[in-house]
Amino acid sequence: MPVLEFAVLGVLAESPVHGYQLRKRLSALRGGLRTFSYGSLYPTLRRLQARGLITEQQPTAADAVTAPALATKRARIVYQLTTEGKEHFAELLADAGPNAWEDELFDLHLAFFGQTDADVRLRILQGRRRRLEEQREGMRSALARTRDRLDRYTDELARHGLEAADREVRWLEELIASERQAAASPNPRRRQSTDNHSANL
Amino acid sequence: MPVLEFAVLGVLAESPVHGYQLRKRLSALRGGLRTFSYGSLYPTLRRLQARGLITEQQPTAADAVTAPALATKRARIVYQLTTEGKEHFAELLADAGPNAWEDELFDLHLAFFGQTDADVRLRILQGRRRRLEEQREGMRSALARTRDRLDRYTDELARHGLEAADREVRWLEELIASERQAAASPNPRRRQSTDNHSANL
DNA sequence: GTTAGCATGTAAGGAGTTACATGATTTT
DNA sequence: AAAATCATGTAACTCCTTACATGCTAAC
Repeated sequence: MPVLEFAVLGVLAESPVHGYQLRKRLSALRGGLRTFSYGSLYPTLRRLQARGLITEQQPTAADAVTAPALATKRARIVYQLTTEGKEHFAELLADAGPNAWEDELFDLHLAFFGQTDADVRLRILQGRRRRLEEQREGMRSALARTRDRLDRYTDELARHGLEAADREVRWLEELIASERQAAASPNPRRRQSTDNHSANL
Repeated sequence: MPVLEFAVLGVLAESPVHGYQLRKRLSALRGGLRTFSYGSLYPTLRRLQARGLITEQQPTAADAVTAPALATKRARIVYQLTTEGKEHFAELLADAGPNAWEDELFDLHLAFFGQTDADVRLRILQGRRRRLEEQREGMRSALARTRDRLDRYTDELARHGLEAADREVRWLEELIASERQAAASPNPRRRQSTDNHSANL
């Protein structure tokens, strides 16, 4: 449920990083503007570690050779997923439940689509579309009710919201179409399970 | 700062309502889908009352005549703004600070534009535009960087986000243009200041 | 007579932010 | 030598949700 945990696991699934670095990756994931604070990031890392989903990467002897200058730097704690962490993340990825198509989480799920099964991808896209369609209908009928439209501004807001929802639905439909096409194509996508983290994008 | 308080005051500024009714109005304000829970609504009403910004409306003798059937109903607590409440809300409306153009609050401010001064309206719209432009630039450069573009999906997300931001900027520009036009037009809008709470909507 | 909607509330908790505190490293 | 950026953390707090609890009224 917590967005941050999911996001952290997702970033670590790509490569091990330390907290400070992690924050930048996270803000990049979320469009570059919205960031998580350290006040939530570091406690989250601790929590994940306590749960055994991530571990601190011990600097190996090889590091001293490849990056000797870094040896003197302040100990940067690089975290990586444990096997359990990978399993847990895979479960989170596979969960195409209703929260997967809520605003915050949908964007994240999409960002991790490269690591997500094709069928799950499709279900999330469809769920999101349905959600948007409902929202769109609500706005449409609100605009249709000539009463209770207070002023120009509320009207404009609804109009713009409606158009934005419309556009997103169309965008989703394109994505869904290309998913279906890919499913029918010769590319035999390997199923991604716990012991198989192929990164052929 | 709390979205809910601002929203409640804004709804009550239009007409007195009771909690249950309030919740519906609030969800209508926010596009019909997102609602506030009673678990936050009722405590907020209590808090506002404790601060002297709202009061419980006592049922008058006139009510018994106009709506006698309601007399037997469970006591619905109708709240209304006090003079202090109106003043406070007017201050909130007049504050065109940075939080006024953050997502959540901007929509609300727009919904209350009918009760907002023309110059404040303009500044909020411009602030929002600037914010959107920054966000847009961030996405644009993220898309331009051929490295660190992980896969098709992150790309698509950024593309769609960029287009949405673009559209919103254009929409804002239309609103700003029509504000400027209205400012130059013959309609002499009355200034709404602290000591002047005209309620002619 | 039982489901659905109206109406009000409380207690506990979740997910994050702000503000603070510290210190190393790099750049100017 | 100062300022910016890197790097890690804690304590207190904010705003809101979930889950629970109660009871009335209308419709089926």
